[in-house]
Amino acid sequence: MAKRRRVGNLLALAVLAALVERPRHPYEIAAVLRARGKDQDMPIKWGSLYTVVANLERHGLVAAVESARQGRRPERTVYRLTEAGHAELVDWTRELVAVPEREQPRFEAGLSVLGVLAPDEALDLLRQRLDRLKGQLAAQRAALAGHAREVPRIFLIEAEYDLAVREAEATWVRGLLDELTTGALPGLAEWRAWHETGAVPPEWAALAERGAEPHRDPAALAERGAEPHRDPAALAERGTEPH
Amino acid sequence: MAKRRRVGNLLALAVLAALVERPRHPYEIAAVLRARGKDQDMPIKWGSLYTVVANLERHGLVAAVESARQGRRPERTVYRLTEAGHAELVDWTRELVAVPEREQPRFEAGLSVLGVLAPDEALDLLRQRLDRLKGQLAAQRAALAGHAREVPRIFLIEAEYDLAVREAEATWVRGLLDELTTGALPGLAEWRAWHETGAVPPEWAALAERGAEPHRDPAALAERGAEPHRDPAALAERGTEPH
DNA sequence: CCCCGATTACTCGTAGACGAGTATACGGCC
DNA sequence: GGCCGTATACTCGTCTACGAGTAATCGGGG
Repeated sequence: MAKRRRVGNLLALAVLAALVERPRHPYEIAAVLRARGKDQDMPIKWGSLYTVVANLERHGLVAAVESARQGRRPERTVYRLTEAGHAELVDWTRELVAVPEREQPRFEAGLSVLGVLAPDEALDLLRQRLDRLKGQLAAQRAALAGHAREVPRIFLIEAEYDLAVREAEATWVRGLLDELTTGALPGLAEWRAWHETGAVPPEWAALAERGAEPHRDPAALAERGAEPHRDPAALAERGTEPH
Repeated sequence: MAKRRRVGNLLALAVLAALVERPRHPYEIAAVLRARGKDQDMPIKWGSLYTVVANLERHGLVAAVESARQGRRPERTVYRLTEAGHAELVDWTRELVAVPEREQPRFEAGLSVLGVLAPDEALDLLRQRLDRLKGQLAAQRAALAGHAREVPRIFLIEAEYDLAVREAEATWVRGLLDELTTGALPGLAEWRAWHETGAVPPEWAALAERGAEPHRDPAALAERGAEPHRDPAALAERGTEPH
């Protein structure tokens, strides 16, 4: 699922959406995007914008309407959405809405290498995250309430979604903090011992080598320990999916 | 905040983490990543891997240990983590954990252009999403339970996080579905009317033009309507942040 | 003992992302 | 009416991402 699009950039989606109402030239598209707050999530990258528009044109999803200069400004090319472009926009939207995609949030990447930090530091950093999260959530809630007075809720659903998800994150972090402070989390003792003594706990030694040395190579075995690693190994991560 | 890293790719983080335990050559790094299930989130891209390793070397974060050929395989270069590389790994992890970053989930992008679809279709697609989400969640829960029998929970936190967030998403989607089916969502009637008649509801006309035509250009005004847009305008989106 | 498919280990070329730079025009102020 | 700051509207070149290809080696079957 999720066939790759001729133009796969999400900026392209925004561009297509901006052209539904009427033809525009690239700079105006950027202006509209900015006015609609799109630039908050993805600050507008000029290079990308023009590349994306050019690619959309190459694939027949938009077409140049006119290339007029008024005053004696640099030439502006106005683009309109083609039939195919509209179809692509609709189809893409359908897919984005209907098919949940595994993504890789940056925080998740951070969690997966959390083991390189000492448990106490991890605790401290998670507290910081929670604090910042609270602040952001308050600001977002306020902004949302403000907008809700101006426009119908239907215009605000992505913001509401974002808020809901981030609230869940905050809740989860709070839970993890609890388990870390009370010491209830299984494996915590070993993690701490390991960072204090520098020795990999025997229970974990086997886990760390998973997938290494597919063709058991004597040279590699010999070379091991040549560089004395003064730091405990990263916590191993493993897949979430079966098979 | 979130200064850009010398090597900003998350794959680089995985590479650094894989080198903490001991030096490895790129292909072995890939093997370890695969064994740890990293390839589920981000299928391993060979080109990127070698580029990333080369960049890490260029910036002094990893260093070649030896470049031996055994048997007469193509030459393998073994890399180790440098002092600087370890520092970068730790610092980067700190940042990823402590600083919540605004991201742009693909679903959110989809929601922001949901208006291009008719409300009834949107409803149907959201139901599909919820179904798929339920299936994925069940599979993930099962996999997690399976793993929990083999390794301590501390190795599973990213998976638990992912699960929590996706559960929140499912809940939110369920809520939205409710509001759409009962018709409780403000703006729904206009949205429906607009897709049925093709006419932009008067309450929304002004909103759609936000940010357009900064220098009120007579040519642009004239050109409007030249292309009769047979499709209702996209729902406008606006920022989540104040200021 | 030789062949064949799988595995190992990369290389290279292209397409895309992006930032810094450029050049013009408008409007307000003295 | 001339000057300056800001907004307009891009262009260009570099750096990055990535997939398709390549080539060697290993192990097992006939």
